Amino acid sequence: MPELPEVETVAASLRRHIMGLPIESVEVYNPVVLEIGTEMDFENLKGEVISDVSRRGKYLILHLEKGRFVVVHLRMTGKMLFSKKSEPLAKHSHLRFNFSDGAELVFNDIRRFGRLWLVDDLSGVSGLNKLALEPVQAEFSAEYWQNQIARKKKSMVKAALLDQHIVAGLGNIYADEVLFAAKVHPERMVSTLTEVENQGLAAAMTAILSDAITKGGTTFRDYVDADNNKGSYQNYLKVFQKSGEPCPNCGSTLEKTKVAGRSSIFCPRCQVK
DNA sequence: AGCTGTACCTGCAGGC
DNA sequence: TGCCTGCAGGTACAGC
Repeated sequence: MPELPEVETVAASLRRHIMGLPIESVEVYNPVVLEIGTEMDFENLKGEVISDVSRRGKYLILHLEKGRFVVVHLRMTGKMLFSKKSEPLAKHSHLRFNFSDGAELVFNDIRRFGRLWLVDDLSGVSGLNKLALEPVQAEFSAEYWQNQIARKKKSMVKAALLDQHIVAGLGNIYADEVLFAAKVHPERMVSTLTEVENQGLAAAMTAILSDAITKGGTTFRDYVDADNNKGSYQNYLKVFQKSGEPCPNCGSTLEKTKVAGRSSIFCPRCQVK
């Protein structure tokens, strides 16, 4: 499940491979993944050059030399797979960029939740245009987090962490890890959080996302980077998907609950309700 | 306006 | 064995 560290890792691997490469052709196999831009608009990218690759929140941004952007959101099972030569098309491949040196970049997504946009301006990408700051940005702070949650008085803290308009980049895996690190129960109402707890949460968001980036993200089931490499942060997870196992801090049995429609794993003793 | 619940989609685990 | 059900989760949106 690609969250900020996974998308950052994909962006880094793509940056190594596709920058400066002219697009020879684009093949669209499943137009349903195109959110903005028609099949023909994407096919007409022939001759364009990808001049940079960046990331904002969980959105991957391919910069075209002439000023347009191809934006990709991998959602749950999306992959961007690079290969130096043309490969037989894998199942669930929805779009392919062929480059003039014979390399290819395939958008593959088992569950077809992932989306692509071809836009002149990033403000045209729904979701991307309303993102909050990311915990890995220099401007992010405990004060920023506190101001953001002041607008979400009736929310549980887990829901706030997952809301990309409050703080950008966290998904279910890292939200659970952040709550455990900050010793805060996922069902706490944000209005009851103390200043110390908010500082702990903000610090944990920055530390955990940064650490996960250096470890190439988390591969729980499907995630791989553009070189088909798995991440390694799954070896460092403390609570995600570990319901019934002992808490790494105190040994109590980790429990599972549902918050904002998402499973949440927590330690009933360490995480204050 | 701000919240909750659901749709989207496929693969897989667990029950019988 | 094989079918059926439920669950996994990021985002948008319907409905309260």
